[in-house]
Amino acid sequence: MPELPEVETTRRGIEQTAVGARLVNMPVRERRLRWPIDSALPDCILNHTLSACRRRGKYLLMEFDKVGTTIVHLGMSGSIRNCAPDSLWQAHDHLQWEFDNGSCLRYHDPRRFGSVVWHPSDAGSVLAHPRLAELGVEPLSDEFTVDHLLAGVKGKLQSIKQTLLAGHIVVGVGNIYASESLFRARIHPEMPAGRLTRQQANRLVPAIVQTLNDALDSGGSTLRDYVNATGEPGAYFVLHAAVYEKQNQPCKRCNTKIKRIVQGQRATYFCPRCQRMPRTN
DNA sequence: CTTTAACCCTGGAGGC
DNA sequence: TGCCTCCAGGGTTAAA
Repeated sequence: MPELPEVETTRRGIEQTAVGARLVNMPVRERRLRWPIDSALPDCILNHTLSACRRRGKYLLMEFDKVGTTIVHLGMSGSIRNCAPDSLWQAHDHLQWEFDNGSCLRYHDPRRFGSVVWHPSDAGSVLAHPRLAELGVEPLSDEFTVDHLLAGVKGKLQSIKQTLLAGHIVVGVGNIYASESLFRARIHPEMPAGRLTRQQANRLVPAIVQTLNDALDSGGSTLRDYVNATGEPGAYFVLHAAVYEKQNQPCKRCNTKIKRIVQGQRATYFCPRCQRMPRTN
């Protein structure tokens, strides 16, 4: 569910509702996430002000004045919603942050692949944290250029799809976006990344940027209040998907049947006619 | 160094 | 109805 646009929408929601407010309570009902939540975390940040909520890739960085940053990941099934502090706890609601302005953020994650990790400011820059240090550039920043992409894929034998997914060159290209972006750029997902031509890179960079921006825009219109949402989020992008989960359906460009393959235990969707394999000369 | 695959966990869908 | 298998948008880790 949470890909970069959902994470960014969540970040904006937190920014609007809780940044500038002081944390007054932080009940944790389930510590067993991807990594166990530090039982000392609430005491570290209680009575401190949430000074900023930033995003790095799919990580949310909640900065508490002076003391440090909680690094939050939503995993595969996580979400953060605004709710009344005393509202009924549903199954898989694991913790909440309660602020002195009355806002309350509740973390919900059925699969518990997400994480809430504490990084005290005396441990140095949060960007040097092992989880963040190896991440590629932000796709919606001016660091994401054709030259950066070409330098990153140089010599790589791994497929372009798995290379994008790995996040070491550019972050935020999840499994859906990888298929959608490669379709837009008309690049075969199994093509070795190192064989990407400049012409293909010239198509791929804007394809990724546009795919993410489209999702963010539709998220902005239908999920403007993602953090406040009571309904079911997450389906908005799939509605616009050209290839994702469209196997055996006609390609919208050429009517050829969309194919589903598996790469690195993840599904990939593509049009075998629009997205040709490179010549193997 | 690179790449692969097992694994963390729950829930929903579909077959029988 | 139940029971089984497979699948899921992410990321880490050990092993080859």
